[in-house]
Amino acid sequence: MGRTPCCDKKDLKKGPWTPEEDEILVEYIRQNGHGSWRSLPKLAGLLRCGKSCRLRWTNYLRPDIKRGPFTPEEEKLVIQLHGILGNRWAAIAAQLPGRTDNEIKNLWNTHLKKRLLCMGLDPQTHEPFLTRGPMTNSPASTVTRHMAQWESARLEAEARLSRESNLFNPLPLQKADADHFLRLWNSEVGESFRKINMEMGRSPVSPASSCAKCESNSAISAEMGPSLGGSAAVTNDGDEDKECETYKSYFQQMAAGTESSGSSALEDSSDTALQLLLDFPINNDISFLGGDIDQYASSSGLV
DNA sequence: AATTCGTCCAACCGCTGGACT
DNA sequence: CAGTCCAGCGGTTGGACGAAT
Repeated sequence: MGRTPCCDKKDLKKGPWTPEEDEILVEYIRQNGHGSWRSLPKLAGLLRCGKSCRLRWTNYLRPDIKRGPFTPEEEKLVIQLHGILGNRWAAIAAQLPGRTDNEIKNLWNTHLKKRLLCMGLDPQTHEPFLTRGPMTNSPASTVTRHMAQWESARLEAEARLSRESNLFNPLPLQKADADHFLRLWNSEVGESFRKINMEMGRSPVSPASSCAKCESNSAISAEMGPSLGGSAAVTNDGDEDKECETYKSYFQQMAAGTESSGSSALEDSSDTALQLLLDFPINNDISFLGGDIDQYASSSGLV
């Protein structure tokens, strides 16, 4: 398209920001707001491009930024949201007040991705490597995954609309465990999961029942919640290898323990992906459905 | 003590899509 | 409608730092 560069790169400073530059930027925005990022550096007297200023502000200087390590709850939420939204860091960050997309992206790339790998889960699809069967990468599972993405987007929009119109009546708080994903399961996409299973000659799976392998994985994912929740070995600065070993051994235990459950071997990884999400203890973490969680939660009866 | 290696994270780069002309 | 501008986004990089050798 032949665009001009965002700024004249000559004579512009790059690299780490100095405290003086930070101060100038903060002071300028405090007094004038950021206005046009493109013109800001000139107006503020900074030898930076507007993009650099914006990034510095949004990722570091903004007063509402939450500093410090991620809490286990935040990590858990990031994993859950990533399972639904994929690498849409900004969308994920929108659900974690005070956290930036950059921060979450870094957290994912340095900790959480590794954690899923250790558990035998593909960090991109959240599907287990270990249950790879004939369905893996099949058009059916790809289509289903895309459908799930579409469906989650649709639900998101639906939730937002319902919030705005406030049409629903609040439901009792006891429905806290009424997992949001059950709605997904009960919608067209859940239907497609079941249909595909039937077409593949497998017995249909329900959120509450699955094969030995799926059970082991879902048990892990279910356990992962509490583990991430601060017990045992999982800490932000903990030994990653130890962490990895913990998951591995847990996985082995669970795999051994569920062998006797004896249900037919179902090797559909797409079901397992859903299972992972279904089994994940969500608690009140449905905030990804929009900004005002309380309103949505009460209106949809999820809290 | 010096060097190497791995991890973390701030910052940059390039692309995309909406707004504007 | 096409061209341009701009903010925002996700991927990637590179320097700082600590641990291991």
